[in-house]
Amino acid sequence: MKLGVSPDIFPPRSHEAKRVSVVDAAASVFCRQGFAGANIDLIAAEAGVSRQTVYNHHRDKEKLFVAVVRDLTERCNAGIFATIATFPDQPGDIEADLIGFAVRMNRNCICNRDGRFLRKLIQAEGERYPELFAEWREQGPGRTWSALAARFARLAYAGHLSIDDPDVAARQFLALVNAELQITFMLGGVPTENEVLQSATNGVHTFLRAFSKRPSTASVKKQAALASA
Amino acid sequence: MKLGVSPDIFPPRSHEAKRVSVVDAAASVFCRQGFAGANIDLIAAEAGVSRQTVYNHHRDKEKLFVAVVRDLTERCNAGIFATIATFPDQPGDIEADLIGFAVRMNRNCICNRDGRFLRKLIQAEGERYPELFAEWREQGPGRTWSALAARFARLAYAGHLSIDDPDVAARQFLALVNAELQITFMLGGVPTENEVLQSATNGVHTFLRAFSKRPSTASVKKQAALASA
DNA sequence: ACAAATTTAGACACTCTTGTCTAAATCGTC
DNA sequence: GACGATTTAGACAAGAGTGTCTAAATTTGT
Repeated sequence: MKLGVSPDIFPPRSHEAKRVSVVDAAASVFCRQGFAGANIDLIAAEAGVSRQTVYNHHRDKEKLFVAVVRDLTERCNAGIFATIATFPDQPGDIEADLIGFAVRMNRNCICNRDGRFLRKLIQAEGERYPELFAEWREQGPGRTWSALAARFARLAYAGHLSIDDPDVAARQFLALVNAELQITFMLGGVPTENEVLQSATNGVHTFLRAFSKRPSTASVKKQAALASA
Repeated sequence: MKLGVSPDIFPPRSHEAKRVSVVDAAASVFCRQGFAGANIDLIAAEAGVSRQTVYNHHRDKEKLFVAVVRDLTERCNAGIFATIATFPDQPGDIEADLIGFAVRMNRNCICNRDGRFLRKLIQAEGERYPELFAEWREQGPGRTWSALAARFARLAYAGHLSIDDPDVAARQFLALVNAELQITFMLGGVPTENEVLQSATNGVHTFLRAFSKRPSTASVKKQAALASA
């Protein structure tokens, strides 16, 4: 067999494409079997390369693992910030808009392949690579919460919500819209589209019961403070 | 101390005591290293018994693992239901009482040794033992949520809260009071007493903003509509 | 088409782990 | 103190996995 006449196999892939194949396959195997249980032969087989190629690209199992986590972290963060960019700054129907945002967040960042894999690796191996996951913590949740808090602060400032502490509100928003998916996430499952929508709907409903603009001593004081500033 | 002639070592332990030692040590090692990475020699050493004793009590590694999970599940469930029994049915200061309940729940069931270990094992190995963890899901979260929902329903019926769906409210209560501890839990850490209190305080505060008895849902919706207009 | 770089299959040494086995030591109980 | 049950240390076989090495095949760039 000289040319791409390979009967029913995939056509040959470039150097870089193989690197990606290996990291992707490794992510899958590390997630299913854990670091200790992951088998380099299996990773190579799932990536469709020889074992030596795995060792050529990544010196050893540990460096491969680190590459996998960095890769997943980067892609997940990109997805999260792309989704935060769709936050409804000037909502028409604030309830519907926040539900839509929550569903996007779930679908594109938390329930997708990268999100599930990264979460699993953090849970399973987080304690063994403190510096690696500390880095993730700063770049990921840390910045996510800040960015989200800023958006909620803007909504509050524009008079759509009544929020004392935007950072707390941002974390509670995420907790509420995921409240009904926790167990599924814990067991590594993928919630259905309907479950995601249901949880987001219930969560946003409660969030707005707590934070929609309404007369209260706190908000009155805040407005007075803003007015006098 | 009648029999304790052992010079500076712990006194000899009974057959049953060794069984417990082994299961406890196994829980710790399985959590730190994962199932595949766990080493029977290490478990035996941490339990202070010989390796053969481990094999005498539990036929093999897999049966030992199952014994560990069943043990943790049982103890955790006992703790959870004992704590739910302290739910404030006739609250004096409902905010303070719910915060107290949330802190007890966290300290006695979620952050303690058994809770952390069980959570970790579920996350890491849940997919590999579907029937084992399906059992946990029914006996644990399933019954926890029902029991908690019943308590919230009673509070609502007694006029202390305004709740549409007690099941949803129960899940959201747990999500809110844990909102600020998620990342610590994910990385396997133990939040400080202060962090637990802070998260519970913020969570209960928001929960009560959403669910405390107030004029009527209709007027709130009206205000929300006005605010978004 | 040719040269350099990459990939492949396979063999290999080495380490680690599981689970078994044995004989001696220790324990619980009478 | 003596007996049966349990525990212990250690050796052991069998298997699996990592990481290296080599020579041949393939791909890529020019």
